Amino acid sequence: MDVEIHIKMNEKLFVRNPEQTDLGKKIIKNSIELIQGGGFEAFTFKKLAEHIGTTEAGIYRYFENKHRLLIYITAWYWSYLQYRVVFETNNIDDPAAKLKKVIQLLTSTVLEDERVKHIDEKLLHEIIIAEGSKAYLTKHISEDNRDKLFKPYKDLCSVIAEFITASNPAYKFPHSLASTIIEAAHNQNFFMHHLPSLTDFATEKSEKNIALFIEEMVFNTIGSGH
Amino acid sequence: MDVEIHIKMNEKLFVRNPEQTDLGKKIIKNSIELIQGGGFEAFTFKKLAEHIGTTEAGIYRYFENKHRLLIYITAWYWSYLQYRVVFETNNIDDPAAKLKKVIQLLTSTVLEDERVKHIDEKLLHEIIIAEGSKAYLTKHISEDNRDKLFKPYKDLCSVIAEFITASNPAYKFPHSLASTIIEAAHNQNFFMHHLPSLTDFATEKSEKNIALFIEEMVFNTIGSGH
DNA sequence: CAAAAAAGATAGCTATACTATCATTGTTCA
DNA sequence: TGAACAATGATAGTATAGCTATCTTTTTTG
Repeated sequence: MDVEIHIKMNEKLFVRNPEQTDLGKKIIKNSIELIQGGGFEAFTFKKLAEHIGTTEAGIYRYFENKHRLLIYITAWYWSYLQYRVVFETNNIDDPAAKLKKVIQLLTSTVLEDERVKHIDEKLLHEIIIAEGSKAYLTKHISEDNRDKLFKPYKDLCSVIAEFITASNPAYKFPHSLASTIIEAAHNQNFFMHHLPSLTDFATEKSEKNIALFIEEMVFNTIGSGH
Repeated sequence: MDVEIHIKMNEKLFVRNPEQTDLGKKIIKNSIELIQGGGFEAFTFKKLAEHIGTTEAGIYRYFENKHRLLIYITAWYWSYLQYRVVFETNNIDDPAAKLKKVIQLLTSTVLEDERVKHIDEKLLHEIIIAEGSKAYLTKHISEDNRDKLFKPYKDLCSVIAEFITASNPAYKFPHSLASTIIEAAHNQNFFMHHLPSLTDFATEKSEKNIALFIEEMVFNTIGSGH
């Protein structure tokens, strides 16, 4: 099977659609590498342009500024993850099993996906962990939210909240629990590697332990066997 | 009673101790106001200097750069919160009651504390919610951590983890649960105000609901009655 | 009151975050 | 095939951010 998966992105995220040209795809690919490698603060359009072999002005034709680019790649990640969640939980009936699957997807490093050639999912996952919250922690969040830039995150949260409700219709905080486990999956990963005393995973730095911790928390919280 | 509480800060956090001079205290006070008002990205030493009526060079005599200043004020906040936690849980024997107290302190807006005149705790709390994680989400976290800049956060986490262990000595992830509830307290507050569909508090935007959500999560997770 | 510490005043330098303009190359479709 | 247009390249320029240096004036203190 030779499928290419393509995620349609909100038009407000870019000036010119990067998926439609060669340069555009290079911008995405290389910005992921540079942001992961040097951090978002040190990342500039000038460095990106030099790295690609184009000019600063060339990048600005695709993205208004580097923050929009960050929102773009995070939005892409959330859309992609939602796709994987829907795909992988399809045909599973037991809501608890669906939730387990979700937690596994949230906590585990993404494998290289052959279906998207210009995006390195592993690096992107690391960006989400270390820089993801910077996409929304700004003073212009209201405008960005009005433009629906965070819709993919919200949609993923909704899907997870539905699984929670399916597991226990009486549970009162499905959305808060969903957003909490999404954030915890990334926080605990970051802490495990950089501030290990904030976790219980210092000795065995494994993503499996994070999944175990979150699973136990979720199933005890909603009061469903696991 | 006329006590002044004074928190001794890690010397690596500053060039010259801001607590010891008038200008230093003005820098703290006004940077809290400016960061809260305009966000950390838009905050500059030049604006701060003009706001205070001093010069940019004057600020650099106290702080190496604006990021160190952010770490300073977040570290102060965590130390202050730990002080309050220790104070308010003193003489409580029931570990579950201690945990409830902690959750209340983590989720509620800080009251104006007369004992610290140059710090507006309410504004500081808002900074922690909106900018706090930017203090550690950097590429130089290892060096900063080696300099013990995040010790106050870790200490608070330890204290909470101890309450969790006291509640249920068999629970395996006290530190992870502690850091998760600290982060959740702030995330849920931020989401409630700015991305309400990520929470279940859209109709009644009250901090009490966040506390309720976290309490239920914690006590079900560690399996102790509440 | 002399010495030292702190603050003020000013200058300057490099990098970042953009915007503008014009030339070149590649594509398409009448 | 060639005119029109889209995409890219090349270059320049502006404002602000981030930081360092130096010298003078004021304030503190032993």
